[in-house]
Amino acid sequence: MYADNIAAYRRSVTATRYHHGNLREALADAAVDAAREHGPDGLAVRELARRVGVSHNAAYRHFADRDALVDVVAGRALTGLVEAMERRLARVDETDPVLRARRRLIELGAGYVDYALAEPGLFRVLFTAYPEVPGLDDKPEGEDADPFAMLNAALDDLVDVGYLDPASRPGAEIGCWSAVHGFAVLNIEGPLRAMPADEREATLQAMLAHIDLAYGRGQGAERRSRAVQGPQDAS
Amino acid sequence: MYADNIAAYRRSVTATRYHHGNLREALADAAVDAAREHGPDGLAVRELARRVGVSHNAAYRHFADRDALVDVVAGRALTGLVEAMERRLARVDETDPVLRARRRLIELGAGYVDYALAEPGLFRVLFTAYPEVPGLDDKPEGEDADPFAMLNAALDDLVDVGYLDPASRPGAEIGCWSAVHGFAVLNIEGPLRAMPADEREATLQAMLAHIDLAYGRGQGAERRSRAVQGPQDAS
DNA sequence: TGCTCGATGTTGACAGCAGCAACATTCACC
DNA sequence: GGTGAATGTTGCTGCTGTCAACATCGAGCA
Repeated sequence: MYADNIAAYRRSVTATRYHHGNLREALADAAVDAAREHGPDGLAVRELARRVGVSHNAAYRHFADRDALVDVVAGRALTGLVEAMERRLARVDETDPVLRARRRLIELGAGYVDYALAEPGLFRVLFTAYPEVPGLDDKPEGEDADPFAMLNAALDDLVDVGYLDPASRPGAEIGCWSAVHGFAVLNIEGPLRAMPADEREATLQAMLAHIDLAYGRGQGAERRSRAVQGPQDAS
Repeated sequence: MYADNIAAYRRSVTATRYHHGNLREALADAAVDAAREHGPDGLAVRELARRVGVSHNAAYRHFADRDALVDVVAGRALTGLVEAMERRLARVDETDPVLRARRRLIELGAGYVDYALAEPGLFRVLFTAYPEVPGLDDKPEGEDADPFAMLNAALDDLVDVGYLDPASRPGAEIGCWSAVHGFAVLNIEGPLRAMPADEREATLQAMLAHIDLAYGRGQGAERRSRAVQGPQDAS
């Protein structure tokens, strides 16, 4: 009938079918773009629908709510973070096992910060939706690569090659993670956001070198036994 | 006239004067309460006005916009953070200058984390509105106590008493800040939010001990000269 | 004493957001 | 070829921040 012809004509002209065909992917892509530009605040369902050229509620056919969309972006950010860390790892060509393990820990941290500085928006989204790290005690992760597992593996290597005192191993992953994460957060959205790039890089390298040395065996071990002890209860 | 009488009656009954009398303070207090409970997201101008019993726009007579209100809360949070750090500092009763300076650095970090864990909502608000740290080069702060200045003072003390190698001093403040800030962030809103309190405390103390040792002089100095070096450019 | 003006508070509007419900279109399969 | 499920749209509610116009009040001046 006539109305159908009009509809068909409009379709042929605008190339806009009623069914988008790939809306879920298109929304996810748009969400990643928005998050890169504006961080978590850029993830507005209606705005994304507008960008993709679809009505404001269509997204809810593919995502339960806004959080589900954020989770998808966080997943992509996680992948990017892992890739950045792996890129750095791959550059380590030391042959000496000890030097190699030490270098790998440093590069892991550098890769983490690399990603945070290169993709601050995605990095921020990632940490609004980061899953709880499981037990810290029960090792069996099984999952595919995640940054925390990579860090643990690097630290275990340091123990295996005899550089890291096994007694210092517990909690080391949290110490390392805290340092690089804090550095990243302070630099991308925090009080250090205006630090010049070269100064930032030098400071990061100094910090990573201190981490390397802090967990070094040898003279450190006996010094560690003389660590200052004092009242340690919380106030 | 009649209307006046009605108004007067309502006033006497509800004890609600047209002019609140202390709206700015009342709003700020309500904002702090809301931030304590729900973090930055709890700071909704309309909701606060509702709580204080005033119309939704009255707040704009006292705060230019929502950000101005957030700044006030951040200011109070900053005060709380400084107090928590000072409380911890005050507990150090070592007499030996070196041990005293080392202990003070550790307590500073512990106080920082204390506050973040005790007031996660306020801590988060603080870091959505934290001012840029000035130059990092030009010392003359002049301002009243702020956490970064306290940290710098503690590190300078460590140099003065001969524990911290002056060559290691530059950037040390960022390394220390990053570690405790990262620890705080990961633990209050991040992947470590479910860690048991006792384990958390032990891990923190281990990290602080490593910071203490990482910046120790002596054997560390020569080891530092042998630090692993490698390509350090960002990808 | 009474008036006036600035400070303070209110009402009403607009726009953007998340999300629910009812309706429309299309596709895939029987 | 028809029918039901999947997908997309329209319209609504209620929340938010913010602007503009109006109302009320208190302090200071005539």
